[in-house]
Amino acid sequence: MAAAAGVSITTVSDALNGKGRLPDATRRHVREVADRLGYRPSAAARTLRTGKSGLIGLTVTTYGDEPFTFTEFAYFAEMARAATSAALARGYALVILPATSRHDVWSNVALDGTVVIDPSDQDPVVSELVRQGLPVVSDGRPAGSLPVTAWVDNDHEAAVLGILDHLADAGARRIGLLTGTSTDTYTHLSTTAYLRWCERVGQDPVYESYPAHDPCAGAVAADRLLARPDRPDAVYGLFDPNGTDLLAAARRYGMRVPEDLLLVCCSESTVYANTEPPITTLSLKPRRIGTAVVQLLIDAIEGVDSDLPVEQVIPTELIIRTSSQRRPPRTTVSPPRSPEGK
Amino acid sequence: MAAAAGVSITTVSDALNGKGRLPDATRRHVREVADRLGYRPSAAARTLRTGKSGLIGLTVTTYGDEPFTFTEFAYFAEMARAATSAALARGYALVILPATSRHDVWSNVALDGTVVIDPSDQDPVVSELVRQGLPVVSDGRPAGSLPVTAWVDNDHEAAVLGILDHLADAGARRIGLLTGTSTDTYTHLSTTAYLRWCERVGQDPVYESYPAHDPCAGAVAADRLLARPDRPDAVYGLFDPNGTDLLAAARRYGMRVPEDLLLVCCSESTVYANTEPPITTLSLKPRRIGTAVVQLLIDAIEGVDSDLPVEQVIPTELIIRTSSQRRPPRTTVSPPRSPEGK
DNA sequence: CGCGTTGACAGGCACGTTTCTGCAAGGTCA
DNA sequence: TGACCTTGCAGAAACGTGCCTGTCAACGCG
Repeated sequence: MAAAAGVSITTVSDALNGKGRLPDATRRHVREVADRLGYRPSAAARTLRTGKSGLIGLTVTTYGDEPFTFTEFAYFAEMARAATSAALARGYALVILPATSRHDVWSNVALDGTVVIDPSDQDPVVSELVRQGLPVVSDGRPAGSLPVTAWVDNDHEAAVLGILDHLADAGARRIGLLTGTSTDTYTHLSTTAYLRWCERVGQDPVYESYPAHDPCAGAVAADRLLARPDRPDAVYGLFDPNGTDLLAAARRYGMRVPEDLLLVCCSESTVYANTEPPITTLSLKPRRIGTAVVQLLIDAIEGVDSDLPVEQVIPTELIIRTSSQRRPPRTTVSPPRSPEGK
Repeated sequence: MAAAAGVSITTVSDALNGKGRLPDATRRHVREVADRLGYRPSAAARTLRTGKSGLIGLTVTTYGDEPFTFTEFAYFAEMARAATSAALARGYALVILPATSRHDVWSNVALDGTVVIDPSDQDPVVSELVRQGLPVVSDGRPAGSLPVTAWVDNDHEAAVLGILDHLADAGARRIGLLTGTSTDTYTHLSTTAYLRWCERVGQDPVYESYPAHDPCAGAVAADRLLARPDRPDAVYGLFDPNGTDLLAAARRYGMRVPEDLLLVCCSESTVYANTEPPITTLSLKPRRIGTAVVQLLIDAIEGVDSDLPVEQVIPTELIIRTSSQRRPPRTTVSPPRSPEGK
């Protein structure tokens, strides 16, 4: 390449990177020759020399040998989408790396930093990364004393309390919860918030748990919840498919929604705008989380003394639809789906 | 590191990579010291030396400035999940790279090969990659004469014809199509297959198109389709949300499903197992496609003279539910969701 | 005319591997 | 006892950048 342009390697490097003091004529000449030859500087060599690869790890939890769980599809897809976009805008690319990934793969890719989704307490991957001096930003408040560089999360407790109040306002007497058996922070915080709310208002807790990563178990758990002797007249489901699951269970027991059963579930899916009836959902705003996580990470990588807090709480959004309102605004003809959630 | 173990650089390399002729004692010693120091060989240096990075690009189309479109969520998520898993099993990691990505990002990451999803005709990114001598495997039959190394696709024509026959068998007299305005291969092949089928059986085509990347347009198009004077008595929707969209539209016009309207849509979502009524869906088997694409790509990277064909057609699966059967198997109490689609 | 200054490049080292070659010590065998 | 092979390792050359230093000519200036 240098030979083809009749200049030295230094001149090529300077010309392409806009450094050094070269006349514009030389710069143009070098770039022209580079274009003609289809020359691309070696990313590996650049990484070796500069110590920066422009790559960010996106660590997802695994269930079985597959990355990320089925129920988190929509959330993860949106979050990853926003994260990819945000990273790209700043010149970085994302590498998907499952948490239980083989050691050789992890050490075989040069990362500038990593985003971890819902790290478990004392996550060995995170400790290893931190020990290497890499910045780590987590989606979800890190459990225990995990030494992450920064984190972003929703205020899950406030969200659950808000939903329970909303349901109580709509006339619910006994609110049930469909929750998970796993010990991640989201499930844990949401469930304890529910239990505390029950204690405060003097209601006996009515809840069923199931392994959230099993796509079939949700329907069974929804059925169990409505089959109980102390059947609730309102239910909040923590996971994405709970809406359709609970709706189907309600139909099986002849319960009308929202007349006999008020329904809310946590979901990023737009299908709930068009179900019969439309279901009120809680959005965790994965787009904002994905963007925020990446911004914090890149700031840390580039040593920007960001004036943003290293702990960011993203507000949730309750999208109120017919299923949680005792007097639905329109019962006859509803207009085509309104443009919500972008 | 070499100094710490009291041996030469060569010995360290050989010991860690299992090469050279070293006694087991030396190997163990070197590995022990490496563990103690937390030493990790530099991925950048290895890549520079060997020319292999262990990274595979996953190119997704973009709409606006966000990677992959909303309607393809479930398909993409499943496909990416399987691809990630398959790549990892062979020691590779995936890098998400949107097609319209900035040039500097593309050239800044050392890829061993790339998976492209639905490349457009004369895709500049693909041409560039092929020119660099990188293997490129596409998900979706490449349009035009795109010089990909291999490709994997469904037989979309056969799938559409199968669905139309299925609907006709169920008693449909006039089958409508909900399709897209974009020019990608999937939309194009499916639509022409529909038109050819109509011609063959002597039915006037009844279809509506909409920009599939717009999450709101689908509901409007579904409404348009059922508002036509030549209203169809069965509809196939090409995109994931069409099922709920069409169901909602049918309710607005007082049509019962499946009595007045038979419904099928192409989707990977399990929500259609629990809608009222459950909707027949066509699965494109993204898991199998994602796995196949990665296997073919890694075979090409590693120079394996694979005896697999470089063109693979993955069969689709029609999951028949109530919405496309004139006599639904059970109309009263249905059991909790059956475990389908894994 | 000598001297400092500036522009325009070339030389060369370092990044951390992998790998080829080299080389000494020790053993085998005629 | 030398020729020859095996074992166990060390030396050194790349890989392609980025960057620091060096060189040489031109130029302004007192």
